[in-house]
Amino acid sequence: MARAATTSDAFNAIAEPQRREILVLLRGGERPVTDLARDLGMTQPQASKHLRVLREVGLVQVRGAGKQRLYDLDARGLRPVHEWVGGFERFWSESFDRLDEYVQDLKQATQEGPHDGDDQ
Amino acid sequence: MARAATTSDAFNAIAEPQRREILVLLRGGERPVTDLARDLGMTQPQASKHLRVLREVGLVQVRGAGKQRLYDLDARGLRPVHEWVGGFERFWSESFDRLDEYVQDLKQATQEGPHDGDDQ
DNA sequence: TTGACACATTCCGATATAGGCATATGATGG
DNA sequence: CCATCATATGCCTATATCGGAATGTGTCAA
Repeated sequence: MARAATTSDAFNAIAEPQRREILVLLRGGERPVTDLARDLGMTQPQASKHLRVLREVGLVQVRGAGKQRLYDLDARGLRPVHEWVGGFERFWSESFDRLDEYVQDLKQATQEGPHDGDDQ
Repeated sequence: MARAATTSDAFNAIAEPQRREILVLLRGGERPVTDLARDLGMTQPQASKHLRVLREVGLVQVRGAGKQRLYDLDARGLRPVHEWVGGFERFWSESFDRLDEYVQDLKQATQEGPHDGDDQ
């Protein structure tokens, strides 16, 4: 099986950097597709596709305005994400104080060899 | 090109539901792979693979403990995610007050037909 | 109706993913 | 050194992307 469909939820939708950029732009107010595409340096079809995904997970809404279609942010779907991630807040604060972790970092790096095999 | 590698950043790493579950479990303290696999009803290789991704983006740390390898949460990488999503907080709060949006919802649903063609 | 403009969709190819299964690697105890 | 337990990796398949190019659909204006 491949990765969960990108259209499945907000978590997947915002995994895409370009979609995040679109959402950020939309904080400035509703905008037509071509505008977004131009501002983000992508083709119009690309923008349309990303917007479709965002619409399918409910992060944007569309409104027809003559020839254009104005996309508007609907951030409510981001709330659950914020809450989920927020559930870890106390843990990353913790990490700040604990030198522990830093020490273990070093110890491990030493154990596992000079140039860590952490990536790949 | 396919989607950005899952290993690229925290956003992608937490797009996977099972990885989110792993992170949640790890809030209870460090744990060996088999434990996690059992608790989440997945195979050991699956767990190892997910843990690898999480490690590559820095969301967990490993520590050898005899035969076992104890995985521990390192939530610092979630902070940027929390901040990014937090940048939309005022927008989902807004949506609460604005009846606007609700009205437009209805208007659109009416324009676009009785059973919305929003999905697919 | 026709043409122009804005946008959506489809088809294509390349890649990376998740899962299952088998197996390699690593450390421990005897 | 060998057997065993805990984990990591490799290989394979099916699928879901993302990007690009071409084309379809819808709306307006003359």
